Amino acid sequence: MRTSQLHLSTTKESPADAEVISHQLMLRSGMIRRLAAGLYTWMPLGLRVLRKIERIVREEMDAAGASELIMPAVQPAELWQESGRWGQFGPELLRLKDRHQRDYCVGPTHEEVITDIARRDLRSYKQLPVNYYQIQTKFRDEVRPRFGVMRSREFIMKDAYSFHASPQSLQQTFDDMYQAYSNIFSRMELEFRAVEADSGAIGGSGSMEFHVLADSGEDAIAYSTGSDYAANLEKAESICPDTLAAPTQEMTLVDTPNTKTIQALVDNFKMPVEKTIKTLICHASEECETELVALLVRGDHQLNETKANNHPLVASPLCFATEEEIRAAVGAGPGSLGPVKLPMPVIADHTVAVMSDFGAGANVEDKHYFGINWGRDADTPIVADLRNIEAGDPSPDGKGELQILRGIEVGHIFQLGDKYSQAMNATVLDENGKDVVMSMGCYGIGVTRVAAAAIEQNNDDKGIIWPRPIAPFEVVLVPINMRRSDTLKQTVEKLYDELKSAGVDVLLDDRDSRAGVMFADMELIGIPMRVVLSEKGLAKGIVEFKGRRDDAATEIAADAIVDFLKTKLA
RNA sequence: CGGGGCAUAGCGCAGCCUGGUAGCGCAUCUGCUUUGGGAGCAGAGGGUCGCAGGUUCGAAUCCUGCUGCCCCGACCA
Repeated sequence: MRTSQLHLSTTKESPADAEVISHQLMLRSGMIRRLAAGLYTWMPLGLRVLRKIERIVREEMDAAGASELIMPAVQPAELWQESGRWGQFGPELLRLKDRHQRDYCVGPTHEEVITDIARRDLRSYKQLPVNYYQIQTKFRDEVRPRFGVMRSREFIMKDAYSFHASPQSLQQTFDDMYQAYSNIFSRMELEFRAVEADSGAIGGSGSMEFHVLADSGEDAIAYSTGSDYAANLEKAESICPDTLAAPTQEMTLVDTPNTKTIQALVDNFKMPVEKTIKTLICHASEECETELVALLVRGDHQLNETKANNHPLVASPLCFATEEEIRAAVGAGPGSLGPVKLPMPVIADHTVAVMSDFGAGANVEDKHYFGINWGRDADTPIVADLRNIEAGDPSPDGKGELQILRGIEVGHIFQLGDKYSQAMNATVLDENGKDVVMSMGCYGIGVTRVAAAAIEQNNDDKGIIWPRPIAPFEVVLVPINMRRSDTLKQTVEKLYDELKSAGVDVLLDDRDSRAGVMFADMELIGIPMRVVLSEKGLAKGIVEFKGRRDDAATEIAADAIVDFLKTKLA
């Protein structure tokens, strides 16, 4: 490809509304153009990256025994009503009517369609397991699309769905997909981690997310320094090595005016923060006898909302009580709350459950109790894991301690079990001739998001630094003042042809631009390798090679450059 | 959905407070010079100032409504 054919259009300044670096660089390099909120055109340069990502995904999925198909983007409402998700999905599902006023949606995911395929096509356990995948456009009407293609409304996803006659078979395919995903992101030369994820309301026995590591990532992930344990912060289990100590203090009621926060309690009363408790009131689930329920975490800890949400006594989705609701139930407002004589169930983080001689609100305005002890002063609480882990906490597997990294979720593999196959009656005959509901797994990769994540992880002040396997081009030829030298022009054209026939993905910058312009553009769009040719250099029999991350160029004999590049690219 | 902000040339911005010829930089086009890190000079094209009302002799500017977009939060198989 030549730059003259590519319609390269780069800018020095980035649009004001681009916040994150990948979004800025994709716009500046002309990879994408915005059409409306969360809707982007992939320009020729950007599309080349997508195609390379898709190719790697395809090769590894095929190698793992999955087979490709493609399903409609628009789906009939009936299937979603059958699975129950037409009612559940909410405004994120883009719904539309056809000319006959029949309901449809634009697919945000394809469990319903694939389950329909499976129940029609699969008859016998002998046909299982089977794993279908597609690489296709999805639409989710996000509340707040942002960060360019990192979180757009329309995006390209590789989604795979497997069907099984037994849990063992599902586990096997799940493990195969884990390996395939590891291969995919390794081949893309991305620094990534597979982490345990919250499986949420769907249940299921396994859920792993694949994160590309980047400081700008939206997710926090915890990993152990002493083992291969890694989990999304939402899921990462905190353990409590301490045991409950005997009381040493009497409980006293203390006047605490203007002390509504943990920080004020620490500052005004010299109370160690480890002896304080945060009392959070939220709505209770139907299982609970009261309307509200209290969640307790230590003063210096953060409530983990996913863990709280998953607790059986807590309403899902998690909803904090308003100040009015709290005053009506307790008689005091936030800032004066505590577990002593609290008229609702108390769920304490296990760190809280082993605290002694601690301070908390007295459920009376402007008063706290100091020296509280469980059992004696307050009812022994329900104990649960409620808090976010912190760097330095022990790993839940007992090996090493936890550290926290930021990540961008680019893949998710999931054991669905029979949620959809049950609802949609997708069965096969087993070896006894009886109908059995198939088990399902699903496996997604955000193809467009991978491109953005790769940039978040690999960039510098000059622009993008593509990992070679997903770069729009592997090598760029930059001839300097080609118009002024026929020798140079002939040499460059010959080299360009040779590289093309050697299978090198090469770009020839044939614009009649100044050297600085070409250098700056090629660095911005992130081509991993650059070969500069000049009349002066050719007179000495050399060309210059520079890797995108190299500080300086190296001189290479002109007649050796093809072999040199072939070795580099091998 | 709650809070905040923005909307002027393809991009980045000024002008608005205090109403009176719509401007700057980048990009684009032409010519000359230049030519190894985003060239210089000279010239040119490009705008219903987001939309709709209102006030006024006169509105980019003041007022009202709408729309779009961005940020923070909530939300996110």
